[in-house]
Amino acid sequence: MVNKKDDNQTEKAILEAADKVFTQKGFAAARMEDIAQEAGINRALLHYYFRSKDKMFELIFQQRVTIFFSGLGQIMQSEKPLFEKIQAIVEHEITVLLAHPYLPIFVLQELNQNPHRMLAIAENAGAHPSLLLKKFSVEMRAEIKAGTIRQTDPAQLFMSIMGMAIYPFVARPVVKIILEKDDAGFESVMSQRKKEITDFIIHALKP
Amino acid sequence: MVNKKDDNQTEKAILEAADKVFTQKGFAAARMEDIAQEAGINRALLHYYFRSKDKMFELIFQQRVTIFFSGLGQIMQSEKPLFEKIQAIVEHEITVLLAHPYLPIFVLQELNQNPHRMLAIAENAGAHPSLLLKKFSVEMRAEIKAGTIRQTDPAQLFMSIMGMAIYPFVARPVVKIILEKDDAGFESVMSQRKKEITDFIIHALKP
DNA sequence: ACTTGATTTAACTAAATTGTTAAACTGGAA
DNA sequence: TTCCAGTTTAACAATTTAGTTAAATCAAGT
Repeated sequence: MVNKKDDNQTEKAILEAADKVFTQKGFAAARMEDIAQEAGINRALLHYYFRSKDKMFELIFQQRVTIFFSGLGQIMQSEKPLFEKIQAIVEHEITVLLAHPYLPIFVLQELNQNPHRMLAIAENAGAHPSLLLKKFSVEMRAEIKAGTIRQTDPAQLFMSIMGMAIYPFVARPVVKIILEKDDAGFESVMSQRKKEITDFIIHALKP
Repeated sequence: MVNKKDDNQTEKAILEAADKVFTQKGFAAARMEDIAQEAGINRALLHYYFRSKDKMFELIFQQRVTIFFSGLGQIMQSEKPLFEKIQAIVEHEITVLLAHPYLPIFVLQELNQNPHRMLAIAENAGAHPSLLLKKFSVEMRAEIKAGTIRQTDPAQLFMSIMGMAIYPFVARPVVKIILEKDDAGFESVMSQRKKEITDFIIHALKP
């Protein structure tokens, strides 16, 4: 019962195409026709595989959110010492976003338009998102008490880490022009940035 | 020749409504009907004042981009000493975004979908965006030579400043859930954040 | 009372878009 | 060869949306 384009090759092609189109244009501006063309098929077959635009979008969005958030939780809950943990977060985020440049603007834009989705995702993830900072906070308090880092609010630090790592991808077109870089140049800058951010944070935390 | 709703009150109401709807939903998802309702009028009157959706959007977008970028350039070119300049940037950005929370996600989303717009804006602004970092870089090199700050790439520092200040607004729904804050709580955290970021950066730059 | 410009109402056109359907085609499997 | 699931084609319905228009209404100024 194998097909001419064997097995689920087509389904995969559709999902990839949907991913690309939704991610680049957002839900509202994405057209089923765009996805069909990108996948090299026609609209009819799109509906043959996935009933509706909404259904497809939910699939893609779930996947994208997972990529965007999944790795982070594990690192946050790991047993690494604080500085290593921070380094791991930064490197993980930038590595992921170098592979998926339009991921954050897409996810964040859709979340801003439908903030309730965040709750659904949170439940799905098992742990409540407010727990994300729990361990991190405890570890920071210990270091502060030990005098190894300055008095710093963990929530504020966390926002700084995320902002430094993720924001340039969100503001990519602006950054490219201000720094006068093409895509390759931008990626190169972001690669260097892994070490840059980590050093920056460690210095900022020093007493 | 005064109208029942005197003078250009209606035009203003429409512009405000358009601003709100476009900013919250983005161009593609925004409906003329939404704008009309928000302005308390009907679609016909919308077209009576502004010919088309595109025309309205261009107006709003230009305004929004100006708010987003205009203040920054002046601060960057000012004669303030480096640390004061950094402080001014941070406070300016957070103050503006507290007044216009959905500004960055809107502008950045639309810029990502139409990066060429950035060039048009750049030309409009008079100075080329690549000049933004020129003076800042010179000042940093001087401080580095004088030994007052660590060796640091100005471009990297600039991205960090912007990221720390702007990103929480872009990721607002995520931040609110992780920090367990409502809108008021979020704003309070962002207010504190002005000082938090400035201190953080100054410590990070110390040799 | 008359005029005038803003505004509403309601209908309409035109286009785009999602989703459906039936019929034909295709290439490998039984 | 026959069968079958995947695929294409082409047409279609239903809905949404932008934009237009003509007539009626309204609120003020003259």
